[in-house]
Amino acid sequence: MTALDSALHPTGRPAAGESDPDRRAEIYRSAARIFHRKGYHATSINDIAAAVGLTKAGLYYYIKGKQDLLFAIMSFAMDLLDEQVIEPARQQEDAETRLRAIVGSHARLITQDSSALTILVNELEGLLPDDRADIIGRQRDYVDFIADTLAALRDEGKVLDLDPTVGAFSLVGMILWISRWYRTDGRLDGDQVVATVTRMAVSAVLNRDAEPTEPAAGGAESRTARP
Amino acid sequence: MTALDSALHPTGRPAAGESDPDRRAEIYRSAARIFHRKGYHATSINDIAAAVGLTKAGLYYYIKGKQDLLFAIMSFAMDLLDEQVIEPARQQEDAETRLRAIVGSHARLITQDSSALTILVNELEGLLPDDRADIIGRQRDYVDFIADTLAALRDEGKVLDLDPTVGAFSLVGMILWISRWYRTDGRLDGDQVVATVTRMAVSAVLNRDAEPTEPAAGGAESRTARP
DNA sequence: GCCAACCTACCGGGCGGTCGGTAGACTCCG
DNA sequence: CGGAGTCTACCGACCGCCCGGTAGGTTGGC
Repeated sequence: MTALDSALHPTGRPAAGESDPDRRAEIYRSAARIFHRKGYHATSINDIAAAVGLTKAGLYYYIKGKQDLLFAIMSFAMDLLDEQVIEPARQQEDAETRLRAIVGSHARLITQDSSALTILVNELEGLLPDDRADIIGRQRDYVDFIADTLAALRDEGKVLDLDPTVGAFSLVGMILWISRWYRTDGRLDGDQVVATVTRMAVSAVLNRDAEPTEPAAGGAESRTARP
Repeated sequence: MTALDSALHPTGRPAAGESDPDRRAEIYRSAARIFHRKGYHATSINDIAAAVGLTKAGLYYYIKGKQDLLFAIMSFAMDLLDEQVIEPARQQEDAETRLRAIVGSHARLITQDSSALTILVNELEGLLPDDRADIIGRQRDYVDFIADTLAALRDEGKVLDLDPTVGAFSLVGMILWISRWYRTDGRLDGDQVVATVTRMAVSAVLNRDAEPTEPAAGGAESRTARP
């Protein structure tokens, strides 16, 4: 249980005798934004303090240290991914629907606010070894979840014959990359981007002749470059 | 190698009686590897110096500064992309063949040695504004090149109706992400990964009823067998 | 009076970068 | 052939700066 949990989730307990949770939330949000823009190592504690109108010492009333701050942000992002992407998708029994749910909700999360989600993947090396192991483990679970979905699709004969792990990583790369080029104030609408990326992701793994029609006999055409 | 030479002399000055180019190349290669592993800001000049068996002062005989070193590495990576990916692909008149060439050669480059190519996209904020503008401009050209190829495919009716820019960025994301998960000593073979990613990329944008025909032993494709 | 919510002032340390050297190979001149 | 000069390739010591972090207050609302 991190401070960020209680700070950013108003459903949490009131934290008796603790510091103002609203102020904490503001600090974590600010820090996430600055880490996202400048990178963890290039951001100083002073930068964050100034951004929330405090001195460095004043900021330390709320945080334990720079690395704890980073870990809290990344844990929060991972929680967000769990509850907004993974859990809802788990409800879907049909593998293709599940895949669409994963890609769509993850992409939407990134177009809405990318800072925490992006830090999650870009600043791993800034963590202490134990914390890093924790985050990497959770990320690994996520990729496995996607890979399992692709494996299920393959068993249904709906997916091109590809390694599920490679497929999962590739889709994740496509999604995460959105935060690098998508601008809220740009030419493209967020929903439109989400829809396009989802369509590309699904199209990337689904077999061509697997649409509403019954899948024909296996890959007479699907070349497998097996050495 | 011409690209390496230009990387070694970023200022472009004649450099008549200059320092040993082999030693310089070794330093740049080492620096790229360390920047890749630890990140630019987390890497100290001392780290690099120690890695090549020099003191910090000794290292400064070869480099002008930390930021120049970064820019030199990124310029070299961009040159590599130009001559190994963009130029060969430009020779392909058929849009689909061109797309396959781009994705395949770029992915192959990353599986072979990802350090410089990865720094190119992850450490932009470490550059001076002018240098950053230079690199970003060249990257923008690359994305536009892919987007133009997708637009050409759409005009041929071979591509799903999607925004070429979104398509180009998504494909790039898929390719670049390889460097985050692919390990040379891992379970997967490099050529196999390249083939899978290429297939997914093409499948992501091509219309279902367009036949993917790849000549088995096509010499037109710039496929140089690596030992 | 007490405690949450800050502040000023400071610390040790590591950073990027510089300075003044110098060992050794090589060259030039007498 | 010798010694003086030159140049490459480095090193030890140092500089000023800013970093993350802390000690010890002060203030204002309850």
